[in-house]
Amino acid sequence: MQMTPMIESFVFHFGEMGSRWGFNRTVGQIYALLVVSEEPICANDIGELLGISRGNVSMGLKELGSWQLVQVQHKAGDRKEYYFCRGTIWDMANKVFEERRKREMDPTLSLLRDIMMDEAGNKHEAYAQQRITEIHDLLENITEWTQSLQSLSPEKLNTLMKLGSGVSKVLEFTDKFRSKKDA
Amino acid sequence: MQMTPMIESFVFHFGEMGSRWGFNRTVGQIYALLVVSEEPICANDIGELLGISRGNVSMGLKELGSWQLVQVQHKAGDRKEYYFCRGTIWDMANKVFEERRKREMDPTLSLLRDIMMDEAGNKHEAYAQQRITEIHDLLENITEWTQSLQSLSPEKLNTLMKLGSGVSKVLEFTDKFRSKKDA
DNA sequence: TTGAACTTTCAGAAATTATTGAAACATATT
DNA sequence: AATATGTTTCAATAATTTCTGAAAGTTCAA
Repeated sequence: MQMTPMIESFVFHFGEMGSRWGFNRTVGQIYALLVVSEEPICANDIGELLGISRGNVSMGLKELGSWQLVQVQHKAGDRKEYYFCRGTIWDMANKVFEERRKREMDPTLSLLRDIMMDEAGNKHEAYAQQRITEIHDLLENITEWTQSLQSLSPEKLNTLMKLGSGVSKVLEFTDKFRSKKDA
Repeated sequence: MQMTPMIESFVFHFGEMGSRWGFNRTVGQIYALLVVSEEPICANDIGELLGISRGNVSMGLKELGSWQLVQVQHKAGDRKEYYFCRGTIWDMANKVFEERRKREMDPTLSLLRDIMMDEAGNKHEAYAQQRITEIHDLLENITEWTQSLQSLSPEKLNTLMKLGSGVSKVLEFTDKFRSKKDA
């Protein structure tokens, strides 16, 4: 593995985007590096290629490991651990979604639920509670929906995505079908 | 508007989550405050209620304004500007998605496209380019899809979300319908 | 059991990001 | 034109996050 300008720009960009996507720069860089590398790479080489400290590499790999995005391999007669990124691109996307849900949705949903259980003390609180309930319901819907989408096969998801806003037509059709059956 | 414990916990939580959702603490707090307030609030009061500086309030409101999430109102015989949060909860969710797309997807897609245009210099680069193309295609699909979903009416979106993974059944059905028509 | 080869941890340093508050700016009123 | 009432900007400061590197930990072969 050598850092050509092409690979560098990809890796560094992924590092920069990392913070927007919910992981730090180092994690982003390491992940990007492993994605484009055909060969597993050892922690030392990762640090060298990226110009970061050994400790930082270790922490980054630990995090990626906890997300099950990298795997370790051993080579005969070598005690080093060689890292590579496992799984398809869908796996990665799924992990990113899942992690974000954990950090962005779950704590909020939990708090909103608590607030909804409270007794409103006055008019203002009653209004606030109503708006909070709206937010809660929306977030819960989105969460459940994305979760159910994640359980679909990549093929199904692809079909669905290709459909785009055409899904609207399918829905109308379903509506008609349903009301006919009910009648 | 008074800060009861209920409202405080909501507002402060929204502030904490802000950084995860792509805005800073102050922006999150101001937005949360305005969401649960029936009455428009002036900048001074916002600063006082949240315990933050006047300058910080101004910057937060500016950002929320640029996202078209808050609006200004004037009261007769009063030169202060009163802020309130306009739009439904869907509008907010849409804005959040849009902003995130701009910051998280667009720059990456643009870089990936550039890389895809490059000529691979060797075997490694060819492999890297292939993986990068996979990522690009996935991100582009997701981006286009979420965009088309955003153009649907809240009602349609709700139907779709209620369907959950049941959408899978509808797809199968549509497939059959299509192949019959083609035959 | 020792030591070589490697990994992990974590306190302090560096870098980044958010916040304050005083000065500049804007606008309506007298 | 002077003043009163508001808003915005931005340099300095504070808070937070990330990174380093030396020390501690782990594992294995001899």
